[in-house]
Amino acid sequence: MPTRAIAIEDDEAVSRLIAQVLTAHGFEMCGTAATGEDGIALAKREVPDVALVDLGLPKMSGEDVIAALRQEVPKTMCIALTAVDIPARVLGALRAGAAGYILKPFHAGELARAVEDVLRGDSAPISPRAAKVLLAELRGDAPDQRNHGPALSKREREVLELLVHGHTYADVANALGIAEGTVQTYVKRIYEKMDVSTKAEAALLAVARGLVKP
Amino acid sequence: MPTRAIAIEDDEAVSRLIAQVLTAHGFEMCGTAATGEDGIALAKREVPDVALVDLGLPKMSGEDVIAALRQEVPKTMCIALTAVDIPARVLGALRAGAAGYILKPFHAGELARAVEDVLRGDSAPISPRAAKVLLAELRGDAPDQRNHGPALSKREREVLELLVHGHTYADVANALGIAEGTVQTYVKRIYEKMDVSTKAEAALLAVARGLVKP
DNA sequence: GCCCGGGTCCCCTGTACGTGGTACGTCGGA
DNA sequence: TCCGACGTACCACGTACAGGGGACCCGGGC
Repeated sequence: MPTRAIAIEDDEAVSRLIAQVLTAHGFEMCGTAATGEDGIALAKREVPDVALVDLGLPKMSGEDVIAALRQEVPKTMCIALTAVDIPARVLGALRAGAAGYILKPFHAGELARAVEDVLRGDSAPISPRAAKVLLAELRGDAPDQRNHGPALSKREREVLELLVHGHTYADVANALGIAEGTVQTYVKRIYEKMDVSTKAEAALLAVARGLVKP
Repeated sequence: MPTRAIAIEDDEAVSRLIAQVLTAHGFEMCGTAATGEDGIALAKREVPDVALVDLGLPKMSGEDVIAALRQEVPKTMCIALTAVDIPARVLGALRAGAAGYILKPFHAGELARAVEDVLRGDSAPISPRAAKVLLAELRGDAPDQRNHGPALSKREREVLELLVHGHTYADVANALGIAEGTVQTYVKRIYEKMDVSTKAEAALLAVARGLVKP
């Protein structure tokens, strides 16, 4: 059985292009729709393997369409298509359940490759620009990591990591195989460098700067 | 001034390949290193625009190398290279500050494209398999942030807010117009509800749950 | 009415913590 | 070559903290 696909895209030219590319790559197009409502109805009727969803649809937003598809036909993998890479859009689509996110204009091979990727299931096609948004989100979109006082040494970071997770000086000393007095030395230096004076403050600053994972 | 790059990679064949590809694409290779320590030293000496870092280095882990590079030479963009796509590895590298993540084996064009992408700064090259991990993280971590144990009362949240910002019990008592002993009662209950036993742990959990802003 | 649970208040004790010192070997940069 | 930064190590003091009590008031349900 060939892989079955649908496209939900209001621009007929793009829609035809998608159909062309996919059929050329051995997929079976079992329909296209120009609106979200039609697309959802189409998907429920055909239950395709993959749905290409334009995010710039009239009326219903692409995110809502994807969310609906995930609910109604969970076996259908959704790939978001869009000409813009507004962060909120990207995140919204991915959170809604898109398995991939590709930006227009795309190469013919790129599209076919993306479909194959999501079907194989072990990879997610994400355009580099969308990936940047993802990364920013993952890191808590803190762009000002740099130039915050002197850098901590590797050893100091190790101590800090253990400290902020609630371990006592004795615990840290044990874990690192050093004396408790030595731990105190590190703590003093860490506090100086970070310009704090308690474990709680250090913990806050450490997560804010991404030095430790919460 | 041409774009300057270094490679930190223990496999000499791969290292040479990288150098070949990048020089062919007009980049200037200003050194390669086979170990993390050497790589960091090299980076501090040369301060390149981009560093290709293998995650499978002997001794020092690639994540640590990337983290060190981000700290020591923040202007150098790091791209992680790896043959495996273990989720923890991917996330670790990206959290450590990698601007891109590409899987070996890679096409020549892929590598050059990746370097250009990170330098342009508006996009992040992420291999499809790595992207899948990212997506899972984004969707998997989001749901279980809230509803952890009993909710804190308004008063308890006030105390917590002040506490995690490094204020002492006395400070909190003063700020809220209550006795220090009372503050201790709140702290005890907060610890019970949050299932922690130190200020540092409470601070971590509080930011993780969005109860306080770092 | 009664008690019960949540929020508020306070004290006490032992421990962990923050901070001030001092010291020595090593490694890399000036 | 020497100096500085780092990692290691120790002591001592005063205070903040963690965890154990006991107690009050209020609102709701048996």
